[in-house]
Amino acid sequence: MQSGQPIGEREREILTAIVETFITTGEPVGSRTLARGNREGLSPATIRNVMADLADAGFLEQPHTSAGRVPSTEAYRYYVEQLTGKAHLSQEDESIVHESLHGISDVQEFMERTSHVLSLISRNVGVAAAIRGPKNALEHVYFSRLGDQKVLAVVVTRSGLVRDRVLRLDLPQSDLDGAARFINDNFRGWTMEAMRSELARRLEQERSEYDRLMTSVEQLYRQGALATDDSAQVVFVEGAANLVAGEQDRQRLQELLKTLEEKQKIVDLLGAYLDAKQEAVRVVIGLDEALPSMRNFVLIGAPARVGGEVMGSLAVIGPTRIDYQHTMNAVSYIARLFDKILNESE
Amino acid sequence: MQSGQPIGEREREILTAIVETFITTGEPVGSRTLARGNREGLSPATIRNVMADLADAGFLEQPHTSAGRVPSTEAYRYYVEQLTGKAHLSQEDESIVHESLHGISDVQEFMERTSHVLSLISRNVGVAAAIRGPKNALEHVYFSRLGDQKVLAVVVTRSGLVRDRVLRLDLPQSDLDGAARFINDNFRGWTMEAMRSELARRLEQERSEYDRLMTSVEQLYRQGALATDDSAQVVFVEGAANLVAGEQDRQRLQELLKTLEEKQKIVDLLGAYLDAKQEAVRVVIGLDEALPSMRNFVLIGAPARVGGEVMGSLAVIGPTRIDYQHTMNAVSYIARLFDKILNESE
DNA sequence: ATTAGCATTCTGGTACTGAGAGTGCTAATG
DNA sequence: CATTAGCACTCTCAGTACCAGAATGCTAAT
Repeated sequence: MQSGQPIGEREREILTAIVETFITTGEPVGSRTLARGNREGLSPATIRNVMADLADAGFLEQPHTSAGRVPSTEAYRYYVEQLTGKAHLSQEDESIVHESLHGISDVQEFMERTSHVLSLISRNVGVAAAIRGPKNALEHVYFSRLGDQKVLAVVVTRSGLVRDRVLRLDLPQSDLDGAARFINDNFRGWTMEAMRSELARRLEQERSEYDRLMTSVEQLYRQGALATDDSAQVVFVEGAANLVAGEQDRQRLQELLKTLEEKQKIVDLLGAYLDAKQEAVRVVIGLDEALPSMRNFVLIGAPARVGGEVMGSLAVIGPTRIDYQHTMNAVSYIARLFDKILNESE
Repeated sequence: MQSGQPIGEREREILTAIVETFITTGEPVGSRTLARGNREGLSPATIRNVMADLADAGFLEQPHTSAGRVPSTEAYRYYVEQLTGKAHLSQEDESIVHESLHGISDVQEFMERTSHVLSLISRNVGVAAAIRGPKNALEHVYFSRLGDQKVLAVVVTRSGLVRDRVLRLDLPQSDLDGAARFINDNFRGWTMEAMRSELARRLEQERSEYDRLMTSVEQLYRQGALATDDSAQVVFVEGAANLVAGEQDRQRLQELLKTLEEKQKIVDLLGAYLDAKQEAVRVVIGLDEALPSMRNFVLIGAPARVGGEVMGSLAVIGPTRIDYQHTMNAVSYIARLFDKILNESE
């Protein structure tokens, strides 16, 4: 169970070989097949011995006595760790990416296409989310009377994300304009969070005085015109259909798809595992801690930055039996591209 | 193959019974099972005769010689036609609906939740789309300078739908304000279509004269600030996971899911089969004409109106083996609710 | 016009078998 | 002493055979 001493060179090589052939074939791998593909002619018997050791160390599992071995979660972790960060994206993949993403300057649009591109080139589930949380800086707000009792509130953040809502509220346009001007003048550049709390403070303070302006502002505030809830998070999940081929158990497949439809859970997942500080691609093996239905699934993701500031996250979700190097390359490539494309126009 | 004379009472009853038991059991239905559930004690033999006739008329199919009969596409059409429009939604379903939709005044939000609710109570795929086409009336536009070379364009239509894009454009805010004022003053209330063509005409006409205002407008127009393409249609598709249980063939399941991910196809589907004129719920049986992957699937949908004006469409997509009455009730109920909820606040 | 009876057809599940692949252990080997 | 050959044993998987069960279609009886 415990890994004990750091495994030696021979073990390392064999473990890697096992993981790789299992990833490509999907079948439990036996000593004979392994011996065949092995450059230094080790006999099956030797390999068997090594495999037994690896099994003891908790890196391999056996579906049943006379089957080959299957890599454990630990094995994948180890495998990924010793992966050289080499290799670029294939020419073909690169052109797919560029074709899809070229000339975009809209974060949201970028995310939408990215999720699609990621699902395409990884043949798994592509995920892309833009942060629209309380940390965003306010650019400005618009309010507009729509009908008799409806007001459209549009909040634009500095990063170019737009959040619009229709509120049930009856205020004349002039009041709305006043309120918008007040907020824009006072709070442009503030984080949504800071803006909200400062606003709340002021409203509290001046609540006794009658003031037409502040009353309008208060009503808008109350109705959630400035809400920063992530209920409407911008998250795109694509390629769920790709899981059909990989998952045998229908019950599990259904749960999986259901989970992917719950956008909030995906947002949480990204939030839990991808932190702003990390530089490069992160591989999380074993998502079942966060999402029970995602046993045997991994997340390969990276933060999406523009000039140092985190704007969201990109990721691929797939079974443990995924092409790690390729997927990592893809994610990292697109993450860099994100910075480049959205930066050049600032 | 051809239906010939309108089938008689006895045939009708038996056909209905076959369709209903097949819908609930999913197994080909045989004469014996049918005879058992039959109130007027008809013997299996008699039923067999009738079934043979129905098969000749093209209403029934036989998977193989010694299996029961399965309803054909024609049979479902006939079945749905003779369905009495009776029956309300169950108490339980009604409360699910109300819980989810109460107090919403935002069309987009309504559509999002509706697709979810429909998928929940139909246990199939729920679809809801808001029209954002060229027919929409313009409410107003905003332009806002974001960075050095970026402009945020927000177009609001009368129905409260918002379309925002970030453009790569370098204009000072004052020019943007001028352009916005120009468009709002001249085109408020026009359809997007009319506005675009009139604008194009004017730009053409005045192209020779140097005019700072019109130059800004032209640039914005060129960059697609006022685009009405339906590439960014607002369509929500939920409950795809529900199909896993129903579809045995994995190959087909995968195609199905893939199709549902292509939102454009879904928009087209709704456009092709749900027209603005129809009053109530429409049931389309056999979607394979439009979408080959949707063989054996049906669409149960209705237009979503507010005070007579069509704002979008609601639908459920599911296998032919679906609970028609129940689903029709649900769709129709929510369509009416849509009108009621969004109307009351106008 | 119905229905009972019956030979016939087809599926689906169970049981059995043998080939194939893999393991673990022991003894031989360089 | 590390490696390997040999071997007995285990387990899966594909193929086959077989039988029960369900339906059918037809003919003859009611």
